[in-house]
Amino acid sequence: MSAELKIEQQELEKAAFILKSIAHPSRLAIIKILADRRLMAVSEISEALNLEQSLTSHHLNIMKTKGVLESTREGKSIKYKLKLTEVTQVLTCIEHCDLSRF
Amino acid sequence: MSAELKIEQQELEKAAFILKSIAHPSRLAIIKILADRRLMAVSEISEALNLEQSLTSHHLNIMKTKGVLESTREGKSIKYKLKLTEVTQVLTCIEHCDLSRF
DNA sequence: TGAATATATGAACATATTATCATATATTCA
DNA sequence: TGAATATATGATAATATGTTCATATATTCA
Repeated sequence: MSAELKIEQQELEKAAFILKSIAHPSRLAIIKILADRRLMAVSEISEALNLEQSLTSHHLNIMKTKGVLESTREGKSIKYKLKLTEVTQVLTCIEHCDLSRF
Repeated sequence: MSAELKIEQQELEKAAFILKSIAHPSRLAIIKILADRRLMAVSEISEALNLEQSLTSHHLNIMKTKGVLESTREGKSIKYKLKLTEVTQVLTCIEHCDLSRF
């Protein structure tokens, strides 16, 4: 296998890695709401999406760990925002698909 | 929960469904090669990607079942092509991310 | 300091995904 | 027809993912 192919393989693995990290309804919802509101506390996200606190935290952590989100503490709360903002384009792109066939 | 929110929830589920169906290095590779070559037999894909016959077939079937690919028989072989061509945009989009941070 | 609030963590479980292997099915052509 | 070729399928095992629950940690403020 050529070096070029190996690099391409790596890129595909990275792309799949990112896609996997967002390919969940709740995580897409988080991305969507953060695209709108920019910076939100865990509790705000949790309430807005009607997701349990712990589960919200787990989902946020998955995306933070994978580089999609970042967080900063602000007093008692921890605020999350998009880091890999390009993911919103993925969402837009998918939403433009004709989803009616599914 | 409002009807609007429920529909939104459904859309997110569909989006996640599509993303999950392509979020795998081999499946992204298949999409990429089909975007180039348009129509390929299972054996051609299998050889080009150096993927075992059965595994290739499984991956193709996953994407076919989910509406991403379609297939037609041509003599002894079965040719696959993209059906949900929008997925190539997702790939392009992700490739434009700065993947170096991963 | 300690109670209240906000978030994270870890274990445990259920479920889903991936890969492999053996085998079945469909097609061609001698 | 039957051998060769191409693809699909199903079982299985290994691994990964999603969810829940209980609890830990960090911060504020009275």
